[in-house]
Amino acid sequence: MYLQQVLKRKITLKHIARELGVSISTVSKALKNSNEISRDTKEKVQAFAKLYNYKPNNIAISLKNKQTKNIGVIIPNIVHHFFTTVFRGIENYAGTRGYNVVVCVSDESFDKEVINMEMLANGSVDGFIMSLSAETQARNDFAHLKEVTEQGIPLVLFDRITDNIDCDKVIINDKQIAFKAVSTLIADNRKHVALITTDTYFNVSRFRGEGYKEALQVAGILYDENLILTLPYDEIDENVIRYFFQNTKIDAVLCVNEIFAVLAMGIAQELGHRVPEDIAFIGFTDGLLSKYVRPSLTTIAQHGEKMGEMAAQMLIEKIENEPIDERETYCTKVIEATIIERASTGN
Amino acid sequence: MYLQQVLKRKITLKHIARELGVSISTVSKALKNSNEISRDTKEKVQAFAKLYNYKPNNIAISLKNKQTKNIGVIIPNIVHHFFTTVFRGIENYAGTRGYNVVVCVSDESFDKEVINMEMLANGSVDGFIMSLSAETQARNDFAHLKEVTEQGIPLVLFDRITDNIDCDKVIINDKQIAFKAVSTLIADNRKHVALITTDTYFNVSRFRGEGYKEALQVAGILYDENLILTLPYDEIDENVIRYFFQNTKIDAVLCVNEIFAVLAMGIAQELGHRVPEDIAFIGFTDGLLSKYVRPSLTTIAQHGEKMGEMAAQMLIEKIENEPIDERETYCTKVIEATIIERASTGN
DNA sequence: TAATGCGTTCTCAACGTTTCAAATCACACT
DNA sequence: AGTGTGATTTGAAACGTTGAGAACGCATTA
Repeated sequence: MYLQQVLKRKITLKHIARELGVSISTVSKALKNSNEISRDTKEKVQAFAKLYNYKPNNIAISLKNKQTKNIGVIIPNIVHHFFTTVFRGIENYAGTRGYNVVVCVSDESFDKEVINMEMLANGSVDGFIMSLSAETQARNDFAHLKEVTEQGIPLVLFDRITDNIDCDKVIINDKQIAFKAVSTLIADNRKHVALITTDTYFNVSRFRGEGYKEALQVAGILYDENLILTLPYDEIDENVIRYFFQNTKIDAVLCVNEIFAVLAMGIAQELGHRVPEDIAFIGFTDGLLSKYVRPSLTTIAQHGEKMGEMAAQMLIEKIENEPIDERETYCTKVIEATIIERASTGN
Repeated sequence: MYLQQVLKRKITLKHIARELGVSISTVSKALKNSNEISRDTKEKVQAFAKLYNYKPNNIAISLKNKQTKNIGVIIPNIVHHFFTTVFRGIENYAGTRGYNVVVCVSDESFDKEVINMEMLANGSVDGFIMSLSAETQARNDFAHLKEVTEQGIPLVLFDRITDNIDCDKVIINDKQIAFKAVSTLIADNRKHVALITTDTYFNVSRFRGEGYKEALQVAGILYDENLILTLPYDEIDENVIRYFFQNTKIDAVLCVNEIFAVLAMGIAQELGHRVPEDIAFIGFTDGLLSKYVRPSLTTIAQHGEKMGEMAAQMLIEKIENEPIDERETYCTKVIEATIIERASTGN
């Protein structure tokens, strides 16, 4: 038998109204259970709507209400454990508040960030959550953010933030936790604590570096530039790391991310150092790597999911509680990072 | 000086029209450079629009055109390397075609999958790309997918697919590549190749298992149930793995994901086995783990990014080339997985 | 009888855009 | 002056929804 494929095209208020011989607004109100409408009519309309599986058109509602129930998220990279967990937090919280999440990836590029932002700023989303691309931070150009906030569109920055824009922010206590990590290493009787970091235009790297220095200072250990290794963000040359370990006396390392940590730990082991007996390692980001590498890596958990939730909550707050029109007030929330002790430290 | 914060509220065609004393449609046409409009007027309008940074309202355009330029992506989990790479492929390709991506995470839950889908199906997106949640696969209930396709909304399934729904699909050649991997192991003179897998309601696991079996068969090796270890998808008990290695003669292992592989490899090493001399390991998913673990893990790259691109391309194709109204035709694309040889195999 | 009130329904405008069809205008040609 | 032509501009409807206000029928009240 030849089965005609029936396309159940979306049904609208108008269809229902026509079919039932009532006006559109009657249908609209009946479906909202308005008590302007008689019981009879309501039942009739609701039954019909259910039968034909009526669902209101979100776009039309958005146009009418001037709000989309969409949140725009712009992050530098999605294939990255930290961002991914933050995203999960955002998506999760947003869902409970009835918001959808539109994600754009800037790919660490300034231009893409700007394009994505403009694309979404024209009515597609009610607000933004973002973390700055590397290039944006290097350039120090935030005109696109300024433009958005000036239009009254709420913005929440997280992790990679800037002081140049007035908006809500969520960060972790990078400096403090680095301080704590290094202090712990020193307390374990490590004398030569190295730092493996990235170029400092990431302000997070800078803060972590400050924590590192301060811990040395407090412990009365002289800061030694030779104990600092700065690596590019991508394209890492293992030989640089090898050279570093071969020519420097090191008994502990703090790394600003888990890749650096795992890589460095592997190389140190190859060179015959025992972990943690000879060298201890602490990384940032509690991802799969830290957990499954052998020995497992002591790491600083940034609680990305919590960060994402926090950011989403702050954003929705701003979206829904319209401008109290006085001078807008912004705040910066600090998520407390924690150290997860595993096998790469201790003594 | 007290600086009044000026909210540059979005400007519309109506504002421009009123300001310039022309009609709305004139403004609309002038901005589109229509040649119905005089050069004078066009210049005037365009200059004004530029000055006040006019940007058309996407929502209004969506309502008018009945298309949102949004793609809905529903995946089981975002904190997962494979899905993350697929997403990157989607986002990337979609961007080049002027589409935005709305992501929902089903969290392996059937209900969430349904809710997300319904939420987006009411006009928020022009089509869906999705990978089924574990629960959906276990239940074998696809009513929500059916409903969407019956409404004429294009759908592309990837990786975790089902035969019960007619739509475009993108998968990898799971069976073949597993066959190839195991054959390679056998060619390296491995006699006792184990398989570490998940419950088979993931059809991908099933296919991989079939490839495994077939390779044994072709090599004339008897299938031995004792060489199969089935682990739950989460909450893995390391002792189960330890027991497995202690009580079974094994000289090679194929794992259906990289976590299983890394975990198993670590435990095997602890038990005194050398990798790859005594036992070789091959995993699925070319993520950070495989790359950075020591010894680095030979793995099957699923080319998620390519898969995502493919899926996005197929979807946009369907979205833009309206129903040719004959019987709709669907296809299934197969992305070729490849084996990335690293240090955990060889002889 | 006329006024008031209530319950119910309808009309209309609005959100911001596009586009078809119609109107207006300037100008040239009979 | 009348007609035709082409260039330019405008009006109105439409997309699907909401909500304020008008209108209707009917019953109660003054």
